[in-house]
Amino acid sequence: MGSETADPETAPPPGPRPRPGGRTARTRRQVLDAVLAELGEHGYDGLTVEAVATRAGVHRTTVYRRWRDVGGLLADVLDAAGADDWGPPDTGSLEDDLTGLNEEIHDALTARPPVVPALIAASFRSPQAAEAQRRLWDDRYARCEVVIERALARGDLPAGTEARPLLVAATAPLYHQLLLLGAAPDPQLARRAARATALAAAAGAFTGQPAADT
Amino acid sequence: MGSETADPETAPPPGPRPRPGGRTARTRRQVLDAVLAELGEHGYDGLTVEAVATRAGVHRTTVYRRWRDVGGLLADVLDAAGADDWGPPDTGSLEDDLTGLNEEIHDALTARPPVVPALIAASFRSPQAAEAQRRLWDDRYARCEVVIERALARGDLPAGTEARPLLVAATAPLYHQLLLLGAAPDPQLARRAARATALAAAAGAFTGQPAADT
DNA sequence: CCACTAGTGCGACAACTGATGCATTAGGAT
DNA sequence: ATCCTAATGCATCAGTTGTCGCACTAGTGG
Repeated sequence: MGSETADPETAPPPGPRPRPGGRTARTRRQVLDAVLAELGEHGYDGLTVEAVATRAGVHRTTVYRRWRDVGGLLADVLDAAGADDWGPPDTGSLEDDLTGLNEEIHDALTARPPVVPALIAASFRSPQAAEAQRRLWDDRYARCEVVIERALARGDLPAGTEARPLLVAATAPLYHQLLLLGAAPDPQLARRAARATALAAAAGAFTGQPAADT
Repeated sequence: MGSETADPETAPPPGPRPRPGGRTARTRRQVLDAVLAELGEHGYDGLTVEAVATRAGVHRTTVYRRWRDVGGLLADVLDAAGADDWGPPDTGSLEDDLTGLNEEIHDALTARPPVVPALIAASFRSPQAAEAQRRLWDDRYARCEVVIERALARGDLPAGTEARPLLVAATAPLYHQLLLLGAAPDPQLARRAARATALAAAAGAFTGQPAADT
């Protein structure tokens, strides 16, 4: 895995690459930028290989050969998006950390042009892109686990509280409301979901061993 | 609205229908059944008008004329799916009601063939289908509000608790885990989400006026 | 500077999608 | 029973999508 992630800037994603020349990297950059631009303008439906190639200034054949289809393009974009140094907020309070996290999600899902929703929606069209999307989310949630660890260290959460279910419970309403239910942007949504989850967590809702309710 | 929803059995969905003859209704039934079957077999991608028409035993042109495109087909299927007498469980306990509701969602999202996930995913491809999906969910959540009303009447929830945010918080983790994150079916998921939400609700997390926490 | 070859551009081609005009069938009314 | 017409079947056609063979450009190493 060491030499695999050597340089995120010049590493071509698919297949063997015996020649990481300057042109290859340049072409990739142009194509991936074109994908994001097309996604923002025409949405999930309008993402055609033809338009991407034209905007990128390359030939259709090149795109088909290197990425095979639209799913390959999206998977590459998603993998590139995950290669950053993002980290969750650190405010000293679980509810505030979750609120900040949710506000980022809220902004991403309601930004114009709607690139993120288009990316998520388009991922349904390709198993390959869906896999990449899943990897990205899994990585993001893993980075967020430190938020729960800090809260545990402060004694704000009962011992045995599991990070993943808590994080999913806190963030899921954002995706559900804005992505699936098509609700209008709501500035209070982020805090409400964060507060509800923090309350439930403090009450022991996310401990592996339930507090015996029968 | 009265004559609009006269008979869900023989009512053709799109446009004017000066002749609700037996053949028209029969064709619609065959086509809608074919859509569900194709959706289950080939998923969101494999849903072509060609295959639907062939399976339904009608000509492609007929499908194109009456439903225009795949989005129209899905919208009609979704509208037909909402015309039932479904209601939420009534167990006498908020947590158990929510758990039962979540178990239905869990089963729907993990059933084989995966018709419901395919239907939701495919709705991203068409604004018309997305609108129909949104209507269906809105109707379902409206029917579920009685669960919160009963809990309020029992005194299990603080006054001012809002039904919609509570229901969304309870059900969103199911959709998020099973649909977006692609997690494996988990029998405990339904109850865990229901319990967390019930705990948060009892603590006043879903009242319009927050309980003053600063 | 020169040879080698991965990567790209280019054109043509097959397959598929969706649209249109006309003939035929079948439901509804006199 | 018979006519009227909405709904369907049928053949055809234009536009688009994805593939293939060939020639050329541009990194890479000598």
